[in-house]
Amino acid sequence: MLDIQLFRKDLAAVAQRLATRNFQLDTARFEALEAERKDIQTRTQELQAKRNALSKQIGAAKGKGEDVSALMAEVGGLGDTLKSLEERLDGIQGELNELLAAIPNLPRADVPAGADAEANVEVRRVGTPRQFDFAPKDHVDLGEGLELLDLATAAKIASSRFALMRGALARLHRALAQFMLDMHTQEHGYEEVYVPYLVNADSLRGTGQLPKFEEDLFKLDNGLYLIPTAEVPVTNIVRDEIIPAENLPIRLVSHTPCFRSEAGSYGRDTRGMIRQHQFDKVELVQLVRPEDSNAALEELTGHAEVILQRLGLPYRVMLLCTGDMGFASSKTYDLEVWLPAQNTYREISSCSNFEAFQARRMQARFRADKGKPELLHTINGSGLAVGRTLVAILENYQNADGSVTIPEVLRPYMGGMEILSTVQTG
RNA sequence: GGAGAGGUGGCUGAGUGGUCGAAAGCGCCGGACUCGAAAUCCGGUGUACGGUUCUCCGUACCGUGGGUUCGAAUCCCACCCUCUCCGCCA
Repeated sequence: MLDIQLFRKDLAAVAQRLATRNFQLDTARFEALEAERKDIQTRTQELQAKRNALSKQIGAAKGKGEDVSALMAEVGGLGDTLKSLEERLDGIQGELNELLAAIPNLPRADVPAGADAEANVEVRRVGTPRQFDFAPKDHVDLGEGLELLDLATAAKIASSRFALMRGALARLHRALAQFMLDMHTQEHGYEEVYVPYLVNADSLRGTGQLPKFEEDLFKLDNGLYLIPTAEVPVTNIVRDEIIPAENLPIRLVSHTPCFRSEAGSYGRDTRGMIRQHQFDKVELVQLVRPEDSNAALEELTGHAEVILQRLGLPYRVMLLCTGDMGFASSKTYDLEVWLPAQNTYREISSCSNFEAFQARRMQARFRADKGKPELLHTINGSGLAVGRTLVAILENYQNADGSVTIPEVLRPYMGGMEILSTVQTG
């Protein structure tokens, strides 16, 4: 949510900045609502003040045993007017909030303008894609060839877009998550947190998934939702809290499953594990002072990159343009890993600075000694998406015979295993 | 799932219809005392919104949402949460 003062101060400028991210602000509607709000709020408060004063007089008069019928008559007429005014005020403020809650964040000044992913800017490229002297297979052929990946059975158990992994592949998946957690907790200074995988609507509203993106979520019949990312439960830890400034920054990491309905993406990435209803992710979250958030985004992105570097996976860093950023973000870097079978880079992490956008929705604040509470800034990023990292390892580390070499750094987590092959025992 | 108790300011905790945004204590801030500190004493110390403007004024907020009333922290209804005991269970 953006600060409403921004809209009051310079509506045209805000609308213009929002337009760069393909959002058309209905300025006429805002102005009308705001004018009505001001008028009704003023009148309501005046009447309330009058009623309060008269009621106090009644109390005082009764205490002295005086006759209060005149006062009662005077205040009696206020009731209905006041009630209808209060209802209208509630209605208008509700409308304003709804309008505000559906407006995306403003892009930072250093975000390139552009309508879609075509305008994203490559910031750097790390590692060189391996040259194969055979035709590289994709992760489905590799996993199924090794009899360690079974998408058909997953579809039988649940539906399409779920995976079943067995033996050494299931272990490799677990090893990846462990490796990532160990890196972030031991080398990057994050505290590991274990969080609920179901969250309420207030939490989703806080991080920006609601009210606009309900169709992407799985909702349970008790009103809770499956988390689409650990960002939701982890960031909401500070919802409605005032953090002492000396406790900032707070760096948290959590490994969770993520659930996405993938509504509206039926034709995309239908093959394999790239786009699933359920996938694991290690998520990095930072809660920082406003003046630190820009540097924190760079730092956090670097922490995610280290995972790719240690795994020896080629990748590039993309700075998303205004039109391609997520709803709540003011600046986003995507990390894209090289997938040989697709002969392209694919998103494996998204790191964003939300500035005060989520904090304002969550009322997540900090207090510098003696000062007023102030909204903090939130940053998060995948460090990394585990399923897609597994895909990248299978494809980048495959051998001509269909086996897959296990990256060095993961071997300690695999009981020393060096290769996934059909002759290997899981 | 059953029975009971309870949700009040940073914390503890009083308050069962009328100057209650809320006693008291603790904590914190400022001052006095002191060479300094402790103790003691005095004063201050919530959040948001609106108006006015750097000074105030108003409104709302005592788990949440409704209701009764001229007036609700206080009465009524619904819901949420916490605690204790029992049952069940990883």
